[in-house]
Order: sequence, then structure tokens, then C-alpha cells
Amino acid sequence: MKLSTKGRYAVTAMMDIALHEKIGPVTLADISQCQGISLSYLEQLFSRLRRNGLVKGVRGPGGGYRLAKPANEISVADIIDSVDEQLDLTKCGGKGNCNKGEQCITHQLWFDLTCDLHRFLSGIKLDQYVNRPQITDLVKKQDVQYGRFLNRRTAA
Amino acid sequence: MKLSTKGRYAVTAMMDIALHEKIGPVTLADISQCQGISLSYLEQLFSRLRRNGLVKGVRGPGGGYRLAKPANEISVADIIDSVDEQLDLTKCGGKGNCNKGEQCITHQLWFDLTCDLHRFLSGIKLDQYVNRPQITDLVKKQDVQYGRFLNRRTAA
DNA sequence: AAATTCCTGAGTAAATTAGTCAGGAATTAA
DNA sequence: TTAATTCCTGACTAATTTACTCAGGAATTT
Repeated sequence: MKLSTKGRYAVTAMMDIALHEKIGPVTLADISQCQGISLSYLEQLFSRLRRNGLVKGVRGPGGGYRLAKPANEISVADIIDSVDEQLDLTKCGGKGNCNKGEQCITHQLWFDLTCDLHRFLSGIKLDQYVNRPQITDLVKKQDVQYGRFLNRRTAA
Repeated sequence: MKLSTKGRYAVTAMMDIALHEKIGPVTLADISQCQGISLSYLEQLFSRLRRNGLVKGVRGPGGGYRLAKPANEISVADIIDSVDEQLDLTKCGGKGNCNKGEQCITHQLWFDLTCDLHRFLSGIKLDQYVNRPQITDLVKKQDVQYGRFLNRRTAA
């Protein structure tokens, strides 16, 4: 696990999709424009999110990305792990050979911290933010601003 | 706040000092050798740790660095904030102008997350690890291995 | 058939991390 | 008082990661 802007981009994009689940698939082009992330970079990130089973791609007009499972089953930890592919803070990848084959003095600290942090971020699911009026209002407003989903009938 | 290898280096180094508080100041040369971090990089990091009031430098032979306050008053968050100088995960630095002057849809999420994470890492103090037999044993063993503190009388 | 969108991979630019080098300032011990 | 030790500073470089660009193909819808 690492915590940097890359993971933030991924979570932001996933949130955008989660917030529009009821409308239908969300295109990367839309996310790119509305969230200010380059399209190609999003494609890189989504390639990983897809391989990790967090999203499903739908091709063709009207297509885009949807969540591959319910929003209450996708955690911030899942997303960050998908794009950063680092599961822990230890130098040694949890093996305990961080200092010339032996444990370094902070191995235990990082090991514990990784567990705690992972547990913590695993507890934060996408759906926790999806239904806050504070956020849904903001989303509606911004969708109008960007002219999103204008000629789309709401999906099943 | 960011969570990367830079912060890990800093925490590792601080732990090394905390673990030897009773013996006396710890030199960056020692830390460099024992923890496998380049001396000059350590100097960069300690420049910040010093300016942030976490360590005190003691010059001259027998010198080194000590903690500027008790180990139970120094948290992992303090250390990471010192070297990474980023207090939050939001794109906008907490200002809420992340998307063309307005809040982006994930502002609240990052804002909350930052608070939680900060609180969490603030709760982990250096002294929590200093007295674990598991760790002190390891330290003693490695100190012998590296020939540390051989001709030093234990300090006050 | 044409438009849309995902999807892939290779390549580049920018930022951050990590390390190198050179030299000076304070302190201790011989 | 000299020499050794150690902090301390700043400028520079290398490596890695992050972010972006470009080009083109595959599936799907209209």
C-alpha cells in the first residue's frame, strides 16, 4: 500500500462512477473532463481496475464503465491496491529480510502499521459517500454544468 | 500527508534514535550504515526534522542526534509531516476549490480521510515500539554486529 | 457503414525520490 | 591548539515514479 496522488485519481474516478450508477455506464472521456484527469492516464488506471475486478467496461456508444460489484463492497483500499500494486509499507514486502537478511528494527512497526491502515481503508466503502445529500447535490449541479448524460435514457 | 518511502526512511531513522536514547546521541553515519540509507539523504531529512523541532543536533565527537522531546510525544504523523510537508490528501490543500473553483466530488472523501488518517497516525508514538522485548533484543544484536557505541560511556 | 467507446502498448515529459559532492561550523579530545 | 568528529548547508545529478501523449485496433450501437 502506498498513498499518493495516483491512488487519489483512481478513487476519484471510481467515486464518479459510483455516483452515476443509476444513470448508466460512465465514459472515461466524461471523467477526464469533469475531474480534470488526462484520458490516457485514466485508461492506464482503468486497465488495472478492470483486471482487479472492480469495474466492467461496456463498449460502443452509450458505453463506458460500471462498477463490477455493489458500491458497498468496494473499499478505498481495494482501489488503491489495484493501481499501486503495493500491499505493504515494509521495505521487504513483509518477508522480514529488510536488513541484510534479517529484520530491520522498524519492520514490526511497518508491518503493524500496514495491517492497521489496510483495515482502516478497507472499512471505507464507496457507498458511504454516494448517498450524502451534500455530495449528490454537488454532483447534479456539476453534471448540468458539464452537460453530462443529456441524451441518455436512464438505464435499468 | 503522503505515505511513501521517504516518510518510512524518516520514521526508521527516528526509531533508531529513540531506541538508543539511553546510550546517547546517534550519528547519521551509524544510521546510514545500519539502516542502509545514504548519509546525504539522511542529512536532508534531518534538516527538516530539526527545523520541525523533532530532533536536536549535537556536534563534535560523541555527538549525533537526539530526540528533541520525549518519545511518547513524537508520533509517526509528526515525522511524516515534517519530511513530506503535505498535510492532506485533497487536491486543493483543503481549500475546496479543487474543480474550477468549486469542490470536486471527492473533496469531502479526501478531507474526511485525511482527518481520520492523521488522527490514526498521530496516535502511534515512538515509545510504543521502544520497549518491546522483541525489538530491543533485535537492536542489541544488531548493535553488536555493527560494532556500535563501543567506546562510549553511557550518557546521562 | 459510421460513430462511439473500450482497450492496448509504446513512447515521452514532469515531478519526486534518492544519492553525490564539496565545503563550512561547532565541539571534543589529544 | 590542533586534529578529529560530527552536524549543517547548498548545489548538483541519477533513478524512479507519476502523468501524459500518441497511434491504432476491437467491440458495440445507431
